[in-house]
Amino acid sequence: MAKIDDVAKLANVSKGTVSNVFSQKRPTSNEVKERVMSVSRQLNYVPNHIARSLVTKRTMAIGLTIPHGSFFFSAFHTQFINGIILEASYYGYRVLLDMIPLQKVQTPFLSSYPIDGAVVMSPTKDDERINLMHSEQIPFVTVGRVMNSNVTNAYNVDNDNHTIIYRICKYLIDKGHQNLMFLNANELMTVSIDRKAGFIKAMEDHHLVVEEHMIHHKPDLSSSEYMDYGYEETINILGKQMKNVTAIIADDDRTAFCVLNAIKDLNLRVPEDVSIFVICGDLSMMVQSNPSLTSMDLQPSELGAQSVKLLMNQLGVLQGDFPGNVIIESKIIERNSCSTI
Amino acid sequence: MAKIDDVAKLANVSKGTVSNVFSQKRPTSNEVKERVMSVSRQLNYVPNHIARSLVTKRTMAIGLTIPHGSFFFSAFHTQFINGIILEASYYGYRVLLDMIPLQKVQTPFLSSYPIDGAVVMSPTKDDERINLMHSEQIPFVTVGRVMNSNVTNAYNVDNDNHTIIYRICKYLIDKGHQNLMFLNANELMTVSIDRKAGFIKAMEDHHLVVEEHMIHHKPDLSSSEYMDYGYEETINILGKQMKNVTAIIADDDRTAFCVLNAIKDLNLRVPEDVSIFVICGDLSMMVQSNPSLTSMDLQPSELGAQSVKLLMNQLGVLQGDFPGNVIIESKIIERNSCSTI
DNA sequence: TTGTACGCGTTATCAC
DNA sequence: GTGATAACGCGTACAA
Repeated sequence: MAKIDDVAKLANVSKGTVSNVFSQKRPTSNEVKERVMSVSRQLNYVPNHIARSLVTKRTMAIGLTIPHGSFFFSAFHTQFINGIILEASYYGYRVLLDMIPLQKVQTPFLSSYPIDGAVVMSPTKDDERINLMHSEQIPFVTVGRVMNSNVTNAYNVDNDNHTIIYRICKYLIDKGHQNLMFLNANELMTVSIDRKAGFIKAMEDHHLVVEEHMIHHKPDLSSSEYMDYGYEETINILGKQMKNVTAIIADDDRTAFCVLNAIKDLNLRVPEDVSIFVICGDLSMMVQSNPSLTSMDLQPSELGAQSVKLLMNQLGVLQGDFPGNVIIESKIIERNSCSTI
Repeated sequence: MAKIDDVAKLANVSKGTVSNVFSQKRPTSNEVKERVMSVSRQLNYVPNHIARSLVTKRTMAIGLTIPHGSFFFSAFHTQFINGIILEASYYGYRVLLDMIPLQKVQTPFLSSYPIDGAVVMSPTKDDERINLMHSEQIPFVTVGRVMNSNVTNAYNVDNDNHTIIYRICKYLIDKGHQNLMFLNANELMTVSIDRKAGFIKAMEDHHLVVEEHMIHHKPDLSSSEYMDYGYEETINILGKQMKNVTAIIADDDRTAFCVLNAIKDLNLRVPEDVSIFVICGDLSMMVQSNPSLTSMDLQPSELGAQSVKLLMNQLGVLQGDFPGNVIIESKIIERNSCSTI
């Protein structure tokens, strides 16, 4: 591999000049520029990323911290990641997939982290990954609200989860539904905490009693029930005639499909017998479903893009005065899975 | 940030000794080891990853080369990536998401590649990304067959696509279907080339004529029709009564859902009127579908894991004599979407 | 505008 | 088993 010295020698210039030609941090004459580039091509030279990082103290990579374990991306995550990559590459940054255990952080790091910053997905209450980022002084942005006692002023991008679930409930209640079942996200996630609160508030405001069968939480990623979440719950609750649930709010597309399947097995129809509302559904998939599913567009791609913007701002790559908390708009997209009673 | 010199000085040892304690490449006395670790904790020292890379010439990261553009992960990709990450982390490697344009490679790189090797997804015929890897001397493994004239002896992991489609056709033909429609992957992908050949061979062996309406190719990722692939095709072909298609082979789960939707709009039933067979479906999703879909298990997770193993072998991390081409087993999983005529 | 000496933090290679 | 020193390849002051 050709080094900068080789190019400098052959092009009859100094190392510094070659460096300037590539980094473009200082102007160089066109003549010299041409000569250097020509020699570089000839020698197959490209600046060494590692050596450059050593002195610039930038790796030009950000970490995408995803839940550890046999993780599963729903369509929501997919589009979210898409947004991250596109935005990061816009600033010349690469994305490093990073799996830090969610529960207990491993023993001390063997070496420093080769990233300039990180986007932390699905934060939990007292998330140890966030504590880690904090103590390691790694700039980070979370997607979802931070609930770590010792970490304050963390940058984050989020939907307004409290309002989201409130609006969904209102939407259904306005259609005459009084007995809702909410298939919430995993209990540890901060989003699920906010959504639960929003659900309860909506019930109270409409003078409805929150019963035990109304709120469920997605099992742990490692659980065998994870993939089926929504099926058993639907069978159990709707199977018992005394619990007259008429509408189900599903956390994501996978959950929604499981619910659909359970409803079919119970010989019920959507939306005639039961209505379904999906929160984080892949929009195109919702249309292809049968019936098409009414859902809340959370703009996952935008969520990803904005989180990168905030991170770039912290890294000094993107100038400007940015707010610490960005709320991404969401809106209800009506399709054919919710009926009026 | 504490440096190795600081630790060495405070622990009354040399830089080299501190290095040895951390890298464990040479034995050190327990007494010294304790002292060094104690001081390191005190100073909050961790070895600098970049500086280490500069001399070891290893970044401990591999690239995952995914198609560029507004890409979309199907469930297949998701599980594939899962396999990659899990296996890579086993060897202490991280995964860098890498989006190199599929069609035309950008102008010369601004700097060298900060990865030790790469896994290239979805290779196309004369894939420029592969030419790039080849010319840049980056060790790589493709997932799918390589069809680049100048690149020979490339390591790759794959399913036996020719046989896969042959077996699917035979399975359907044995059930009495004579008029199949095959919704193939994108025309550029080498997998689609192999599968097309397998389809034609199966038809010939069973003395069936391959008609134009039988083989379709997924539109480009950038196309607006990408997300709907399967819908229009089904409407068009099954809508015309003269084309008496009785079974459809769908490339992936998304395509299958679009087909299901079209069939519903045509007031036909699965599997009574039309049978559906899915190739790369997320297994758990196939079960939740209605009806559950008969599919081919391609073991995407295993595909990912094996590709990393092959890469690690090239990198010298994993010892042993590995074959250049690994074929991952696949098997038909019967569910309720294919009927006997 | 261009050339030079030095620093970045670590590992490898010798001596001891 | 441990200590000193030379790379590793590039960026950046500072001098010319």
